[in-house]
Amino acid sequence: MKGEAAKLNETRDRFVAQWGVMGTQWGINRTMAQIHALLMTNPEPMSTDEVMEELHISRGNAHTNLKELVNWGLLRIVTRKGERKEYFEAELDVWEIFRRIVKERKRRELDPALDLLEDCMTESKGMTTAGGRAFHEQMKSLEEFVHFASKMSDRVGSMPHGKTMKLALKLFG
Amino acid sequence: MKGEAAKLNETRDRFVAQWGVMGTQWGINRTMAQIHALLMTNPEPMSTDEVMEELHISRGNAHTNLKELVNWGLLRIVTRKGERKEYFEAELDVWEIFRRIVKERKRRELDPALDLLEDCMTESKGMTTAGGRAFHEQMKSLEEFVHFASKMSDRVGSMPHGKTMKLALKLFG
DNA sequence: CATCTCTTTCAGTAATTATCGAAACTTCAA
DNA sequence: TTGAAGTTTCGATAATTACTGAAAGAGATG
Repeated sequence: MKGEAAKLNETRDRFVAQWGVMGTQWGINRTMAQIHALLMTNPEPMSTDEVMEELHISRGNAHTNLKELVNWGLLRIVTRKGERKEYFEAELDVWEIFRRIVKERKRRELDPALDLLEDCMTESKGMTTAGGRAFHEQMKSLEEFVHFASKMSDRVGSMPHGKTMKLALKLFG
Repeated sequence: MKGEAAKLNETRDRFVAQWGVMGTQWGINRTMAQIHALLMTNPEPMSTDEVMEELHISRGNAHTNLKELVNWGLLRIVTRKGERKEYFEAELDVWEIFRRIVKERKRRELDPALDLLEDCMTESKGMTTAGGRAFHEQMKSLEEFVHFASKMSDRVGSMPHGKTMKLALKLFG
């Protein structure tokens, strides 16, 4: 009969491994997703060396991805008194995780698209041929939509948890 | 002085090229995003050969990505009477584009995560150690959130065009 | 049933992205 | 200072993903 501790380890390992696989499908790299999963399910903050050992990865890889997760706001750096080493702990609140991801993705995905669309709209403004006008209209529709999505992201990012959920339910419930 | 047609071509080429670059940042490949941009801004449906020529890509590449876009529901295959060749035309309605993307991403990203989380929840149910309980709670929180997101996606997918957008715009200004 | 037109597949190659491992750098304390 | 402990960088390599080009397949038509 398997002990609870053993079963927990096993389940957790599976979670970490699979979360990594999924990460690759969401466009983030495997290691980053694995580290995130590892830290979300570790009761204590972990050091770079502990992460390296747990996932069997190199120091460079661990370092790069830990720092990237800190940039995303998904991990915090913590220190222990009297120690120089840095430890990392995960944000555990799911709404907060969601907000950080929304914010980062907006910055990376929506903002550049908006710039491009605005530019194409301006360039094609006042065109008189059928093709030119159709192009302008399409750019305008896309711009309006992305602009809308962008605004929504901002709102989500600056809204207290419960409220966001209520609003979402109101819109879609 | 540049003619309107020349300027349109130039702007459109820039749109296609940049949309491609952005595609890579959204986790879809450059060619797929470029083809999508090309067809969204082409007044007529295009054949595989026309796409190949316009983007300077191979037949295999064009074929694969056209079919992938059809799978996503972002392109339709159309035929001309008396011709055997297939032509492709883009869905132009932004709300419809959004719905197709949401639906596809839910299937690829949310559903597998849900399976994993449900499984981890079940496995850790009833654990008694502090670590086991914490793990179970974290899995539960994540599961609840992803489940909620999944439901939201379904709602979006079955909502009439424009209606939600208008309501949301009203609420968000 | 031979051939023409168009579509699909796929093995090989190119391009991109992730990872390693070691060296360089930084900081602190003896 | 010097060295120990820890962090960061980076060139080389591995792994993954995208693309090509050619060949095979699938219908239609005479």
